[in-house]
Amino acid sequence: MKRSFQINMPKVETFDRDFVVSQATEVFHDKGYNATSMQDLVDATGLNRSSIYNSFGCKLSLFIDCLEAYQNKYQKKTSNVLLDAKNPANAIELLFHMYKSDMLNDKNDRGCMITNCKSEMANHDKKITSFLNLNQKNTLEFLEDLVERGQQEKHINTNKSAKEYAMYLFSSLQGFRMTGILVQNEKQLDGIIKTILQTLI
Amino acid sequence: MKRSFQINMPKVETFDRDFVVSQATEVFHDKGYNATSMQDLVDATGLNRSSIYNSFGCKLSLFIDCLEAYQNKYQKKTSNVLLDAKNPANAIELLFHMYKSDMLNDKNDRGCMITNCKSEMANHDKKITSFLNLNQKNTLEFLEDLVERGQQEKHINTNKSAKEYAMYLFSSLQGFRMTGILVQNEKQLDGIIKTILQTLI
DNA sequence: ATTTATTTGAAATGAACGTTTCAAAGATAT
DNA sequence: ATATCTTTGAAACGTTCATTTCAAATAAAT
Repeated sequence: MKRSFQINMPKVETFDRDFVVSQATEVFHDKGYNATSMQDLVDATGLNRSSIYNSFGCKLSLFIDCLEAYQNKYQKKTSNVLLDAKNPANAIELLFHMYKSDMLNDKNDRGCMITNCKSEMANHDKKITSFLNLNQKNTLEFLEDLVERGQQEKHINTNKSAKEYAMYLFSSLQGFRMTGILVQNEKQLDGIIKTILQTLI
Repeated sequence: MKRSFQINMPKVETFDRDFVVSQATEVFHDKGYNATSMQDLVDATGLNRSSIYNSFGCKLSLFIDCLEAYQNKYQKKTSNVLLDAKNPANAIELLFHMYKSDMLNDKNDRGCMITNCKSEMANHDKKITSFLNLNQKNTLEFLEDLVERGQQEKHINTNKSAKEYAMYLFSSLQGFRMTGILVQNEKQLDGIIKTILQTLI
């Protein structure tokens, strides 16, 4: 179906957009937003400066693309983890252990990219703050749903509401990810997870 | 008592060093290390560029001075809180509420400066990483001592060792401070604190 | 008052920053 | 092959960066 006012097709993007974003994400995750220079991104992606600006706008909008890619990556990882879970309570446990694995696999863990972004940029940039608020809202809803189903199945107690437990887990998850930056001892991390979860049982 | 080889005394620093550091700390806490420029520090302290370099070395060493000042400030705050505590378990609770107050008093909370520094710089700069490791060690020892005394007084259960609970509280504290950046609802924050602590009782 | 040693202010340093420019290269449809 | 429109590469843009320089101001001891 050709449109009459569209005469010719231009040269098309030759690079793999998702791959470029994933390369940029590595740098941003490792160094943070402000410590990452445009030169770092040129080096990491192999793209030319002008191609980056052409395809991604400015440094900040590329960063937001990377945040979204990082978010999606962990949403997929999470989905896969949920498939292996015996029940919602077990799903929450597996979730913590998934993060633990990532922490231990990176020799120099840099924590959660989204948590780092919150620490670095929340309440400073409007778009970033919106992203973070939406991410928080979605995470809380996801956890609340999980807790609620766990309570229905009697694997999680009803001492507190699903909403309250979701907020507690959200906070605990951030603390766990922060702690993992300097604590690389698996037994200690396991201990934290167990203690976090024992209040739900 | 004059020393024979010390002939004359030089002009002395005219500014209040602690005040300058506290002004610089405000900026570093608000913007983070990388987003803070030397010009920001000149503006905030009222000192001349060369005076800053003369008295504090480079940007990084001034930052470390600020981290230490921030640490000391909270150590003093903590000591005062401990005086009001009925028992060690209550002391831990008051500690969380102290952080909650700080979070709610800052309209745009920027979290814990030390946690932010970990997020931004851990495993990148050697001196910073040393500072963070020492801060972690001291915090863990402090919490462990508190938990141990709470257990002796039967206000905290002995399901887990004081060391394990200390690590759990350390992790929870960081998560709580991160959460407070975007959650400014006091009831929700109170809920998190209660849930964190109920596992110890 | 003079000497001594330091702080101070203003300007300058060179490097790095994010972003723009623009001619050349290239891919598609005619 | 030609026309069309985008991507690409290299260079340059003006700004801002952390840091240095150095003469002038200053305070204490002689």
